[in-house]
Amino acid sequence: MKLTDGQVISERAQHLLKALVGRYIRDGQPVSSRTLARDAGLDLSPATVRNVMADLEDLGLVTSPHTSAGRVPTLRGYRFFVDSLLTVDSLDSSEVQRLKQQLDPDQNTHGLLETASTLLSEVTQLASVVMMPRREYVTLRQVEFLPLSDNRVLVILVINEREVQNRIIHTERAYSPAELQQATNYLNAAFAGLDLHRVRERLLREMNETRENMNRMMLAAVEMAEKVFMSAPQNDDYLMAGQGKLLSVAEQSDIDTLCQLFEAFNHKRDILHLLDQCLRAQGVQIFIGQESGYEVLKDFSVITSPYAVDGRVVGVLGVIGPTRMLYQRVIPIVDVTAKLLGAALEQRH
Amino acid sequence: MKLTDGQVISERAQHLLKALVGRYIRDGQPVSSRTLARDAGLDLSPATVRNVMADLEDLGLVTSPHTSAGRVPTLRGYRFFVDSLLTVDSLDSSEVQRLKQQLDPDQNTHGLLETASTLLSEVTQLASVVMMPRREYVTLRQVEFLPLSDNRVLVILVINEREVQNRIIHTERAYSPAELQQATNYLNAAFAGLDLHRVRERLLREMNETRENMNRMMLAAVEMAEKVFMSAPQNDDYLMAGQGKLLSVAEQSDIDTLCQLFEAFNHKRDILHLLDQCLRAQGVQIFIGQESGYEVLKDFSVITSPYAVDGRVVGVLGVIGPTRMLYQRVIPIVDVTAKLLGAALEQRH
DNA sequence: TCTTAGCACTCCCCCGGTGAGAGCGCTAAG
DNA sequence: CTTAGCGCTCTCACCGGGGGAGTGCTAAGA
Repeated sequence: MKLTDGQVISERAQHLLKALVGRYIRDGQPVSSRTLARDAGLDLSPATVRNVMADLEDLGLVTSPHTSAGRVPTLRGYRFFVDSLLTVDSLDSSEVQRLKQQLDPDQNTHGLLETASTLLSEVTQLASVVMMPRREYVTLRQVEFLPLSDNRVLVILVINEREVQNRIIHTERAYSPAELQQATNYLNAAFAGLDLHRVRERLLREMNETRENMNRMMLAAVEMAEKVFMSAPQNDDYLMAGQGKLLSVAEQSDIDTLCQLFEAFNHKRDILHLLDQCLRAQGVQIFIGQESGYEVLKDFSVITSPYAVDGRVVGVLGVIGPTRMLYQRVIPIVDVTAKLLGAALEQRH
Repeated sequence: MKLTDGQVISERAQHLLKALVGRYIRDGQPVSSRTLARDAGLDLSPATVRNVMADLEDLGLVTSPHTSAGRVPTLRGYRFFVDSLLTVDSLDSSEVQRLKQQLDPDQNTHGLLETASTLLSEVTQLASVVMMPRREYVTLRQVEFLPLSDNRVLVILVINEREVQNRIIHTERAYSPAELQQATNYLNAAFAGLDLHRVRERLLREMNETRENMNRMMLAAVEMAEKVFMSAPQNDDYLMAGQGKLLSVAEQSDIDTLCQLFEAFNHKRDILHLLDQCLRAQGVQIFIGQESGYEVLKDFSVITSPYAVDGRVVGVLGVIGPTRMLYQRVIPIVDVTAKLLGAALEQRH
């Protein structure tokens, strides 16, 4: 077995490293050679273990906080652990069933994502994030206009077969219900089934030709639809759950670290950026400590997985927890949840 | 000036208590007689202040953590402070304007509540809660059915003039678009403008008479509408923002207290119960420490205000923060935000 | 009678020292 | 190559003392 830089690492050393990481994840304290010797089940003396540890330390896989303390995995140690040593427990099928059951596809998207998020944080006992799904191809299914007072119109759009969105637009003059009905009929007849881009194009063209007043409003409606679905706000958002879980594992000292992290959760920007990157990757991604590149996540690990509908990745979900988390358990949970969420979204086509 | 139990408290003692609470809120440390003498601007010697403090301690308004420490307000001290001593700064009108501007009434309810929540936590630098508004009188404005695959129908309801809700219902058999259109037309013609209860009654009656199959579905739709708007889920929920703010003020030791609080935020039950109580009260309510009756809120204060639409209270919002919060600032903010939120919701009639 | 200076007392907190214990590295023998 | 033994280092918990902040009390002054 080789490390990334070509260094070799013996079978036994790997076994010990695995035991060490496991143990450290369990109790969060430096692991002594004695406990490790007992733990590993290799029938070695502490002295031998110490020798191996010295080697691992040279390779940069473990360190000791001070001369007479046990060893602690380094970032690199964790990395090697998850890359080469980890044996992920595949999830109990009853557990999968339970998750699947909870992710009832017959609720609106927001609710579905919310349950996914709470489930994820409940099951992993970590903080969870679920990105809103992007909707790259938006086809209009139905439009509805409802007049309100003061030149305002409530626009209801049904898109992508079952997503409903509504917003209020201001118009230059008051439209009568009959006019609105006419616009509705026209739009539904002419454009249902088309994607929004095309709808817009055609509307613009027609407006230039006929200069019809009414079309202004329809255009406004379509523009609004575009704004809602295509541009920034679309997957510029995510849900979170179980932030409090991070508190319970936090050591005394790093409350200010945690405080910064919570701020980051509020501002959303950094977190979103990270999630965005994961959109491009496929399968579970693991960021350990500063690997994510964000200062606030220095002492945390992030495990993400994209979720897909009809084979197309539409979003990302994941968990955030301390570096010493139960990777072998969390990884399959994130993986399965992503798949189940994708499936639930898919079922609704 | 009398206390609740009839004890009198001199003008000077009040002034000193006010100064003490103010000072303690500022720096969170026991206030010594010397600093208080300087702070109060009464030109008294520390010794005199000490005498007064002894009296206040007898009255249970202050304590000292140990013999040679300064004084700290007790729960009762805080209570007296907010009841009788507090002079609330009325909010700067430009600040009010800024809040008003942010609470754009032309977004959906959820978005409006969300901005209210973030605003509240931003401005107060505390955690904020905003309860979902209850909708006691639900009038149907428009119904729309859209067929999906597998005997499922997407139901869109416009109620109360501008609230849009959608859900999927399962039907016993597949309905054709024409049938659904017919149902839509019928429902809209017959029931638009009626409240849901009446709609339901009439539908039931008709169904008994005609045994018409179609009505089954309509009834299901109305039932779903009732479920969405009338029963448990309706104001069984709230939004939060700025939980992280609580971290920054937390002293080292009480992270587990905070942890429990975060758990409570997740479970929602206790918090909701508290908010529910505030629905019945009118105007700003203040719970100091254990006054709220919830163990998890022992070390926190809660300031709430109901918000009303057309003179009818529909929800509650508020903030949660450390007992030593800037009451004179937070109280008017909560008050104004509640009024502005109510106004914003009102504008949309 | 109220205020205040003075004084003794209490308690916290910081500091340095100390001793026990954990755990390592090294060495030398098996 | 493994391991027992040994010395070494570092942490941590404990202890005792000194400084300091701030109080309560008392007695004198306004």
